[in-house]
Amino acid sequence: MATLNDVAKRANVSKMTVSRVINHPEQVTDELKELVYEAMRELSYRPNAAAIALANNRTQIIKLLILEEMDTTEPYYMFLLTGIANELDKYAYSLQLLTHNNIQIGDSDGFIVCGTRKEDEDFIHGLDKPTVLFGQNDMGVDYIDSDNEESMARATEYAIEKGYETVVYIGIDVDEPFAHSREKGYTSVMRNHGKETHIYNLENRSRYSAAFIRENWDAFPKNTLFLCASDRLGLGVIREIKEHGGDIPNDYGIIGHDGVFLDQIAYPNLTTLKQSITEMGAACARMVLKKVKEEGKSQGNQLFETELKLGGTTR
Amino acid sequence: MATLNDVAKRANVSKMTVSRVINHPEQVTDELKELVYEAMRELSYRPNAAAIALANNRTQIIKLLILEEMDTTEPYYMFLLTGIANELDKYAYSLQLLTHNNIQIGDSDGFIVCGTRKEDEDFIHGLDKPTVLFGQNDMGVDYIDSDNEESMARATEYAIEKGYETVVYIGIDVDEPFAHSREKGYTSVMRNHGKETHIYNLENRSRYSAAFIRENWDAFPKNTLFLCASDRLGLGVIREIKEHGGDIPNDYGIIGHDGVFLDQIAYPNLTTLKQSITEMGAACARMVLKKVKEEGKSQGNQLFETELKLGGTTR
DNA sequence: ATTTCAAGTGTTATCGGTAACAGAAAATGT
DNA sequence: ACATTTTCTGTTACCGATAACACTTGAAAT
Repeated sequence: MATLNDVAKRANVSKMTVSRVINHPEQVTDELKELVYEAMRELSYRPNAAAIALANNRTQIIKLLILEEMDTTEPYYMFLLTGIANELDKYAYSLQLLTHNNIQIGDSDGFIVCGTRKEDEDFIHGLDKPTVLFGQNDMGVDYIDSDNEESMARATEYAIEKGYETVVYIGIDVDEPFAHSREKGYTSVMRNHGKETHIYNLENRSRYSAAFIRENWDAFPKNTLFLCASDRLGLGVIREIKEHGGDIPNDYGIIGHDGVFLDQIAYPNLTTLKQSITEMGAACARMVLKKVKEEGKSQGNQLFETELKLGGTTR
Repeated sequence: MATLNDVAKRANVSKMTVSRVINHPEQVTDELKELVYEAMRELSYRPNAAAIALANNRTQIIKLLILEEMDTTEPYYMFLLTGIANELDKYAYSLQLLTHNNIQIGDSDGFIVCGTRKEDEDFIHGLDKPTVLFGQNDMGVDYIDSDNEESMARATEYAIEKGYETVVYIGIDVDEPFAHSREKGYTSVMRNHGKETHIYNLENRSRYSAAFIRENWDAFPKNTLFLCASDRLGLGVIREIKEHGGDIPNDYGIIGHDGVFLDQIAYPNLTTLKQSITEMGAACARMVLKKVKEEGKSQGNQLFETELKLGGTTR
């Protein structure tokens, strides 16, 4: 591996000039910059993360904390991780993954945290390094998330547009901002159309949404669409409607949310609001690195649009 | 953060002695060792990974390469990752994640590779650092995997024991060692019992196994168990049997393989062979670190038992 | 023409460890 | 008792980068 020194010799300058080209290019004349860039290219120079870390009193490590129990979650973390990891790579940063049962936090330059619940607030505020949350929150911590409200609003509009007379919302029964936002997206569009809202909140497992449909089957007229706050809930709904011989998508429609994996497992494939998880991961990484560089300065929030991915569960 | 120097001063010895206590304790008298240990405890000393890396010409980074397309795979990578990450953490190592579309490999001390196929052989052998594969292979590279053959053998025994007259094997249609091992586990037990084998290999997607059941529905007598090489295939089988009004688990049984997530999504819950993914991840990490320390010395293979996790799809 | 200053580049010390060598003390041999 | 080894600990240089400071040089100011 070529070092700064190698590049410096090749370009006939000092190490310091090369370092400056990398970190403070405005302090170097264009002429030298060109020489240095060329030398770097020729030697395919890659900075040594350990040396950077040592010199800067940093670690070049970002920790990802996953506070949720993973076997109860959708598998989207993998995509998130990919997004984060690829982005960190570009800046010679690497990742450490911590799960709820392994939080003996060593050293790092910053944190990305996901799966937070209200009760984690103290813990989050106790973190002594720049922190970014993946997931909407009202603890005043910078975050990245899908635009939950807009997303559900769009889906509701779509359902109405497609002529479903009744739109039932099946939410996730947790007192968290993301859940409220999704519900709000549904409610406001229904209200705009002068339609009655039907809201039910369940634990996020397909067996509960299936049970819910079973127990209330008679209450649902034909031409109803079930707007579910997760694909997992959507899956249970599909299953139970099929059990009753209901016609999907003509008499009953289903729209899920997440679009990571389960929507493809469903049959018919679930119409869903697909989140750009990998891009959001990259955004988390960029934000936390920016925050590290700016010594913890708040970066605000960033919302990503979802994509309405059509499957066989809507007309 | 306390440094080696701080510890040294506190214990009234030189940095070098402290370093020796950590890396070559046999070279230091017990008396001094005690002093140093005490100082380390008092200052709650944690070594600086960057400094170690720099001094040893290492990176303290292990790269995880995922060669598979992730949106077509089971979500178990997350568990694997957790296992790897937690283990690496203990030795001040961190992880970098590379996916097929991001293989511009920077520097690292070793590799863990998963999702390899036969055609990746050259690529794997081109890796210039200690490498461990997650997944059985016959390229002569050290690996960790479930004991696929024993696993399927046990499931086959179980099916027969439970009185299913016919046991049909639905495998994954790829020419890879893991697939052959699973099939072999099935075949040998069937042969031992003097039973006829029924083997079909399909692409690993639920829609294909569903289609397969549909097209051959009349060929399957009651009292048949479908032994599937993945839960994903199992899911399709369940779906289609229900579509035909078949009685699960009395007339038809299904056993899947993996036990990560999809088995819980299925209804009824799929009986499956649950892999210890997280422990295997930790084993990968341990093996690659050992290999790094021993300068690439081969470490052999390590097979993990699966657990037969009973669900509602078998008697 | 001389001083003043800013811009651009180089030199030195440093981050926190480790290996190689050096030196002192204790153990062994004669 | 003295030379020789062995055992243990300390000193020095170095890993690859960066910040702080020092030094040129040419342009602007007087």
